Amino acid sequence: MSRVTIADVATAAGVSKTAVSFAFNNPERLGQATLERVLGVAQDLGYTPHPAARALSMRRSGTIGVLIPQRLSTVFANPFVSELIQGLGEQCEEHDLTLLLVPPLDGSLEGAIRQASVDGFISLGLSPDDRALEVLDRIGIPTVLVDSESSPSHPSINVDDEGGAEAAARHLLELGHRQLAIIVLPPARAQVNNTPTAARRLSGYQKAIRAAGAPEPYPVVAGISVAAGARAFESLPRGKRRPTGVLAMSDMAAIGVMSAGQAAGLRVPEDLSVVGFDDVPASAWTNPSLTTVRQPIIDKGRLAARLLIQLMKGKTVESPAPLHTSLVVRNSTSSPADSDLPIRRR
Amino acid sequence: MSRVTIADVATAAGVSKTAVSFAFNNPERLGQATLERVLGVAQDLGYTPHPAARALSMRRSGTIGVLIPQRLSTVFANPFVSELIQGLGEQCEEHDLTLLLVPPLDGSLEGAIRQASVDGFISLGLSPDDRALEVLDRIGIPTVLVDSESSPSHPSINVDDEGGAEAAARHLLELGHRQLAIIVLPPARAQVNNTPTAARRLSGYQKAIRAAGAPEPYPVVAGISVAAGARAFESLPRGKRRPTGVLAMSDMAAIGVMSAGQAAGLRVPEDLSVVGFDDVPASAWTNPSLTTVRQPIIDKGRLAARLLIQLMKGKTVESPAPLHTSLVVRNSTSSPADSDLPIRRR
DNA sequence: CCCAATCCTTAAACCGTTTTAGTAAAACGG
DNA sequence: CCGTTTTACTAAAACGGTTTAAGGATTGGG
Repeated sequence: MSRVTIADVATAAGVSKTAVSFAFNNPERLGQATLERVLGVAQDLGYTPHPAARALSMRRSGTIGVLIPQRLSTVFANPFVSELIQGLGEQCEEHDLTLLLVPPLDGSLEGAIRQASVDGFISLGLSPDDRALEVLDRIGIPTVLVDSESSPSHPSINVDDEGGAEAAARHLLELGHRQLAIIVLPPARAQVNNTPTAARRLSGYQKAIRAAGAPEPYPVVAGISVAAGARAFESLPRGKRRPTGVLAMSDMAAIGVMSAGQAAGLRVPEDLSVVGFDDVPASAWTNPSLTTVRQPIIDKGRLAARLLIQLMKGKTVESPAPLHTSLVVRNSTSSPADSDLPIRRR
Repeated sequence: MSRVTIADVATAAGVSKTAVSFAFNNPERLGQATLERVLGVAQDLGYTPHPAARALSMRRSGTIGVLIPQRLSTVFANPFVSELIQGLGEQCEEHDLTLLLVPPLDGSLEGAIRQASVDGFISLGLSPDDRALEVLDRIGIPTVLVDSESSPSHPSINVDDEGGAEAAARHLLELGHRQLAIIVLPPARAQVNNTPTAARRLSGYQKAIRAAGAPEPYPVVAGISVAAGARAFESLPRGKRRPTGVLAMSDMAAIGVMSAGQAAGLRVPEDLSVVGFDDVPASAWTNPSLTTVRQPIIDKGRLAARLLIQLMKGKTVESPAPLHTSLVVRNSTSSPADSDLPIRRR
């Protein structure tokens, strides 16, 4: 009743286990006749090599792990991950690899890492002092960092967050906005400090705002979801200090702000301009369509996988230069209605 | 330089391998003093059990596989999967399981199945005669079918596709539409026949259309992506036989039809009404927002994982009744402009 | 002082593969 | 006819853990 093993096949075919193994992995080392017999018997018995046994023996599992810093249910609510997986997946399929999603188990990412039988890891948004990275180092498993900080020990892949954010802020300022709010990404794991990504975007926003001599922006922390964005809108200042423009660090939050704003009777963009970040596909279909900072998410995934695969082959790889970001101007931004600048509605 | 094994720890701590194993898995079987010493040494050496070895020995890997019938890059372009994973993930995290994505490798899902070291599988949208299912049976691994057909050998989870589709079609017909087009889902794998899901939805549409005595609808096959939906719009009949309403089997395709239609100068819904299927979150934000058939995707994932976990515990489980679907009426549907019914724009 | 019970600890078997280091027989060259 | 290759196959040793069955102290009771 239990699983058919290589020994069963060997006995049935009247050969050694080695021969059976060769039949599958080294067919040229067997005689024509035996090869066919063994394969035939294996087929009849429905033999399938035990993956774990194979992984143990070959020291490779054919799987790469994606280290996810938060719960799957929150992370996969953001299309960002879907897109990243599209990029990763393309490379995986090309190299016969499968993809293991590794979220924190029991709150512990470290524990999850240990449990995972993978040949390499892609980590998402870990800050460089995260204890999970120590574990990875200790195990000595190839790792590529995505949306982290460049690290001496692992190649890391980033986009020009600061430049993109700066362009976004400058866009609003040039439209005549002065009073801005910033929707800040929450820390990736229950830690005090921001993710490196959030820090870089924040710095880009601030750089542009200072250069323009505009007042300090109002910061709100909000999760990467439409609902969180909507809540963020509620906590924006009212009255005189009401921001006319919102810089969101994610498209999902931006969409939340837009719809909450519209539900509260504001016109977007006339009364409230909103800029997102990421340019997930959905931002092109929203009402109004979302002005946002585009980052090449699929490319990012593809590149990350490609580097990891190099690493797994034993090659050494350098961190590539940050990928390019660009502002995509759509219909969620315009000059503020009360601005003295001409209203340039697109 | 190589990995720290249990034997290294044992030697360093002056105990047997067994003692080290007990220290982690059966601490109560060790004396206070040795326990602490062993754990200390393990910590210092940075010992981490080899997952594959563990999996081989314990006959469980702590992973469940998601069988994906198509390339990751196409499947993850559809938010449907993201949502399903949110449901699956919730249960996985609760039971300390990780999630392995298993797409076809080298075009072969069967091969990928063999390679995957998992304790159970969740299969998506396989038709019941798919050869992959044979492999699963042969290996004798617990399996739950999602969006398939109910099978004697595996529990399967479905929603009331037919009822939902019927409601969608009836909605358009009641608004006064006569000439309808149907965007049919493509077959999941390179096979001739439709997926069971597509078949059930089609049957629902047709049932309503026949009941209303409307003319045969015009069918177009299109992939589950916005681009595919847009292409589908292009291939719709023009002139007299132009459909005034489109029934799409996925929200993504529906969104594609809408935007292609708008780009071609049609007003949605006045000139063209569109109904989607799934009710992915994005369909609430589109312009206009999308009327669609809601299915509880997250619940579906949660339920599938729950059943699989039962199955893995050795319990026997029955296929639950199809989950409920309901029509969500938003702004992409109205009476056709040239209808003799009053235009009831919502 | 002996026997049994209790507590720790361990040697050895096992999980199911791959791989190394052969061996026996056949083929070959001179 | 005799080494030397080549061919076809195999026994045994990894791989790195867990688990079973048993062994050796230590303790307590009689």
